[in-house]
Amino acid sequence: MAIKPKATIADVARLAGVSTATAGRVLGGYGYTSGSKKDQVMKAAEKLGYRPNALARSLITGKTRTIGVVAGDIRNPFYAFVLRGISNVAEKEGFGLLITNSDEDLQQETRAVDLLVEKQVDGLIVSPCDTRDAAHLRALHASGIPLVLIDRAVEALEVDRVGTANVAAARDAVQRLIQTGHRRIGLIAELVEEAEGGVASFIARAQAGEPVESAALYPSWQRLLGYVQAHLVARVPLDPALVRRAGEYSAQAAEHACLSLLSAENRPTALFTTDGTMSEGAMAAIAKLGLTIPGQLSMIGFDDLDWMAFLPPGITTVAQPRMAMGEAATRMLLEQIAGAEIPPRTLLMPAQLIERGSVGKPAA
Amino acid sequence: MAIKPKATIADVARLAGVSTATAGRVLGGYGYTSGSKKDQVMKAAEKLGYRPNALARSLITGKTRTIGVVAGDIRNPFYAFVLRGISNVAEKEGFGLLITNSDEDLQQETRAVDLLVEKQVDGLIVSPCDTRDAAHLRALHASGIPLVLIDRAVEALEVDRVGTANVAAARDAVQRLIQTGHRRIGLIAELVEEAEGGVASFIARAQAGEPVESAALYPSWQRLLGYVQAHLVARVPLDPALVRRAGEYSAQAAEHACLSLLSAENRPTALFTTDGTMSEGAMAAIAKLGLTIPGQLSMIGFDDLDWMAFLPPGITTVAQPRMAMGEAATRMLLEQIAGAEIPPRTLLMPAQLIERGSVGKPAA
DNA sequence: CTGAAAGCGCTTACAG
DNA sequence: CTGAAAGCGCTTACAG
Repeated sequence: MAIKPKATIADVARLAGVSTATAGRVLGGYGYTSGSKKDQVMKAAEKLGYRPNALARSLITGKTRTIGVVAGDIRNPFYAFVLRGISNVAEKEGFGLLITNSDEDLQQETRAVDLLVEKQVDGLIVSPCDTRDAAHLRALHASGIPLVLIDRAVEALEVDRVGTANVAAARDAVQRLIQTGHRRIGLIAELVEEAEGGVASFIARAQAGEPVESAALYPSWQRLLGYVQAHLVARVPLDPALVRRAGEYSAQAAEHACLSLLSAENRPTALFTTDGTMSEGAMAAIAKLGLTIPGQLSMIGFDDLDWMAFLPPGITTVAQPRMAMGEAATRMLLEQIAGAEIPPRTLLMPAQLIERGSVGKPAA
Repeated sequence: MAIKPKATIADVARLAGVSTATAGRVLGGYGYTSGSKKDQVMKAAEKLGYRPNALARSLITGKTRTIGVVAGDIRNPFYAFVLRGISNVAEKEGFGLLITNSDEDLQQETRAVDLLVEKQVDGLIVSPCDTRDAAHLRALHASGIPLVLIDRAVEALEVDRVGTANVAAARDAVQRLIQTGHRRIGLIAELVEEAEGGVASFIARAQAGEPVESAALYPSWQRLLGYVQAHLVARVPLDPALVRRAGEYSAQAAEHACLSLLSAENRPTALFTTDGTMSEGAMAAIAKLGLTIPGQLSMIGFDDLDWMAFLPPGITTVAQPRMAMGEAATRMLLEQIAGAEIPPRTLLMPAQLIERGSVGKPAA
């Protein structure tokens, strides 16, 4: 295990018989150097196995070519795919990726941001766990560090953001169910933070056409809004009892909510779920109840999870462009890092309804 | 967006009326300082909003408190869970995590390692894509950088490693199938790199009891070995035609191999798959063929994927302790980083057979 | 085009 | 316990 002492620029310069400045210029690829000196330096560097120390460079330039990400939980396929998108463009541009999980917990998110800032990342991509309580993100932005939000927005924090066009995505899905003849459509949604007055009040306001500020809404609330709008547009009466709140980000909670919804009398003929985790929980409930799809229940899920393609009869679902979202967010961040003075952009990407076999006419 | 200039230790020291050395001592938490000076420094730091610059510290100490990981593909649940395990202990110990994907490509893996080394990570965890061709890893280890391998080993590279006890895991699963009465058990395995002489020769050698060097084998070959051993122990004749090679790490390839296996005459009564991706592809093939489980076909999968729990009748599967593997690997790495002089360890973690409803008696 | 010098923001011996 | 000084490995003006 001979640990070879690392060669520095000074070592290379000495061997090449030039100044450290010159050695630095050729090794670092900046400034001008004559061909002959360049050769000497390169040869010396090779001989010594010189490897640049990015730390020293970063200390001077103030740039680390590293971006920090705080995701909810890397195990969740949504984040895993977003992360891969981020990684794709970061890697292509030679940026490193410092990844953290918040577990959707504000304290952990704050600690994660602190860690990333301390490590001097050039910018951050964060999926904020709270759409209001985000002092750490406001401070971050105020300090001038490039920041882009993903999936969720933060109230009164004007920064670059990429998300899914949730309202439209949900509206389209529910519309498809209505078109197929469904009139009683169940909804299983996360809806963690209670909106003012709760779900019933939210639905009432949305139905009354009251302007619901949808930008800073959590995605599941936005999707609920799309669900309401689809009913409104089609003039289909909406039974609030069909809207079930899981209240937390877990398949178990979704399964529980779904079991209760589908066991109630006068159960819905179709079901819409507002994210991958809800879809998974709903699927578990449906399997437990032994309901056939689409015979006894039609269904449209959210996010294109692996099993949706092969679980008979194939689950129709709303696919978010997860990787593309990560890629877009990273490009925005890189533009900020490059110093572009761009007013805050909001990029809402369209989801795609992938039609498979889980939607049929309601049982007569 | 007033970008406040960041306060340095010198700024704090000036305001507190002490030397930078003293300010550094209290802010950095090293050395001794009297209570009164400590207070002055803390107050000044607070007032200036001082945030340490980890870069400068690292340049001196030679430690970045960052570990680098090269995974195959973060989108794959196997890696996602391993990564989460790594993140768990890294976060607890205050280490940052630089994550890269190799896409199981040697060139990308090499570039990833280079990037991580340049960024001066304190150590690396890598899931090597090639068990022999790994000059970059050998060089890495020779240079004394802490390294731990995960999931796969590298021939003649003695370093800490954590993996699954693959041979035993596969043997147990196949044994369960044999116990239940199955005599024709299909195998869908990745088996990317052809072993010497191919699958048939490998099986023959394993059957002959020839010592097959199993440590540096790819996991899927190890699992094939367990499959052979289970037959051997139970004295059940093994039909090599039932062993199908996907040849690449994709669900499509697995589906294709499985379709061909299950459409052949005299098809197996049970199926074993050697990883999550193979399980997914096999499931797609089974669904396409409309085979009932376990009525027409029994099955044991690998890795506990979400859908295995709710896809009727519940898929019996071999669950690798993915998160625990990531956690163990990180603890090993941290020990190396802490300077422990430990001879290379190989930690093989047991997989768990999770019994659900997909194994039944073979159709009479 | 090239070199001597200063400096990025810290930590580390070394005196006192 | 505290400070002056040197230095980590680079890059950056500034002369020449």
